[in-house]
Amino acid sequence: MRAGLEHWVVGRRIAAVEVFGDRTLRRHAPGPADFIARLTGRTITAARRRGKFLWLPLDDGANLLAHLGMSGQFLAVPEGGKPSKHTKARWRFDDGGPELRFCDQRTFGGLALADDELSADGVPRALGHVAPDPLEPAFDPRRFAATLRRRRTGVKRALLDQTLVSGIGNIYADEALWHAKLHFARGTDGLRPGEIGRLLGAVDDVLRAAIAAGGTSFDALYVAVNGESGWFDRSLEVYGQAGEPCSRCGTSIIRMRFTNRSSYLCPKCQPRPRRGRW
DNA sequence: ACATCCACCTGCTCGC
DNA sequence: TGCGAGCAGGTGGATG
Repeated sequence: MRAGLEHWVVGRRIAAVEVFGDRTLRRHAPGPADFIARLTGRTITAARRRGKFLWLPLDDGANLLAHLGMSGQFLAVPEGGKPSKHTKARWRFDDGGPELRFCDQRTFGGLALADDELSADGVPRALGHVAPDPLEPAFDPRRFAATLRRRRTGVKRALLDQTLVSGIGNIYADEALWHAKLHFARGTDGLRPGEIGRLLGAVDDVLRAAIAAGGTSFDALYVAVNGESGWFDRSLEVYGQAGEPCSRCGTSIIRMRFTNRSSYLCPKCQPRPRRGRW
């Protein structure tokens, strides 16, 4: 999504902004009128992200922050069409080219405008609580390993905790744990250095492969800025694969309940710990 | 400070 | 066909 935004909107000057509904800007305290006024006339200078948060730096130093939540998407479409039911915001540009839309069915996504200075590692201060993701230079594997072993929780919870490491959600956590042959309930404090190394290697591989594939598109909600699907779903080893044979050992993949959601794993490759932490 | 739970939403699919 | 239950790729504020 970040790469798509870079391609479609960087370098363009915003001519008009519209906001639909009142949930999308719930994190923008000054409200929609302020949001619109401060974006109009600005040029987008870059497209950045940390984990699952995106931001578009503007030519006046402010940053348009975005999170897609569960069902948010940015789409570039020919200018002037009627916004669809779930369109929450739209930006038109003074070059008359494609407009940008933010669409969001479940409304867990959101937009905000931050005009304060970036923190030392180049991230808007509003995202200060979000840890570096494994693909950025600021990510420190040794520091992550040390923090992990100080925690008293299960390894999957830790992977999903964006204050520990960002960018990993339910799918990529399950995929990385399968690649590293770890059960999700393994306690973080009992992980051996080699296992943490394996896990980090797996996380890195999974994230890079998923990005290279354009993401994981189960349906039309999960598409790139140009509307195209990613194809990482064809590389999924466990997520959504209950009943399918494990590609390593042939054992049937199972689905388990895990904190009101699902975890998929191979019961043989990822043996349950004697004293697990969920 | 840390760990965990739950609310926040819409829409689709499934079983009865 | 209707209806309720369950489920969906996340986050952050409240509560232990």
